[in-house]
Amino acid sequence: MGVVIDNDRCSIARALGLLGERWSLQIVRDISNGVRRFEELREHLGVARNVLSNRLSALVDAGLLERVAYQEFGSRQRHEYALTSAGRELWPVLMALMAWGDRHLADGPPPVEPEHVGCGGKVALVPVCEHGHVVEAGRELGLRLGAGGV
Amino acid sequence: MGVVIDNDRCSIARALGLLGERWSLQIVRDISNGVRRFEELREHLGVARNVLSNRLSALVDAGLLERVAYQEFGSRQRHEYALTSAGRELWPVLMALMAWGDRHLADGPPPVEPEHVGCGGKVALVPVCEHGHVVEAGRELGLRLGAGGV
DNA sequence: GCGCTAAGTTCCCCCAACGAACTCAGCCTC
DNA sequence: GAGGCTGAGTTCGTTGGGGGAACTTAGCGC
Repeated sequence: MGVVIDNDRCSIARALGLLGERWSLQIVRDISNGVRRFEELREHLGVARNVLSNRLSALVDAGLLERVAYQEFGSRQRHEYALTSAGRELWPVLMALMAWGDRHLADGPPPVEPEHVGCGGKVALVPVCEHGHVVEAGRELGLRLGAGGV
Repeated sequence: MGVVIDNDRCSIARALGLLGERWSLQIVRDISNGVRRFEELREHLGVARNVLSNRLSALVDAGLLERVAYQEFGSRQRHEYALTSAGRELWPVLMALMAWGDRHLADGPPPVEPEHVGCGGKVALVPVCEHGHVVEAGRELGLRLGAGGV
């Protein structure tokens, strides 16, 4: 069954090499929600300073975040963190995780929901093929070897 | 800006409490690709036995996997691992991670691609609202407090 | 110069991951 | 029915990363 490839060539494995621990994706989530500064992140996440410092550096090095200077009146110049386009493109991962957590780990109704700004409808991720067909996950979604296949 | 809630009520944080390390999602991926047995998983992932054992137990306890008995001819009865429906429903997370990794971490064309079985078209995740509108991620996708909001 | 603050860095402790070796259960052969 | 084989773990000692707390640094206002 299934299409099995070398693990170290798998994009999921690579992505998890960078994002596969407890904090990175939460940092990305917080930054995309406007929590941008070291102290805010530390407090909101409850993560140790040194760990946060390490994660932020790793994410900057990996090109997901960039340091941006800012200066509040009466304070020295500091910097906060902003998502790069690579970081912003993690939104489907966050959305999928949120939907799954809402469904399987929640102890009540979901605290936040993705919405279609303008029409206000709830948003879900739907698999659609390049010919515009909506793909049914259970039966119609498969894997094939791609151009970089074995 | 953004909608920020208590971190321990966030479904992303909860999901990462369970899945937020290097192996869990790779195990789910492998099992959904037909790599179901302890020794196969260990070899394909290159993970230490005790760690794999811990992960598998945690995932079984969390209801993502179940142990299924099997017996090969001439061998004693053993068991392998199968996804429960909760485990199967992680496919959007895996798909999103794979797409992101293909785009941002790959050193060549993607080794495997999701396809629409039958029509053969490449499949992508598209955010769609409950009224059927395709939502543009950059501008039209927002968050609102849900029923379980603060 | 002094104190304040955000953003780190350093220190030490501890747990979780790691590889290697060992165990265990049932089947087969001899 | 003893001994070997195999898959699926468990145990053990070591190492690396996460955790908290204390310290450092740079610039601002006083």
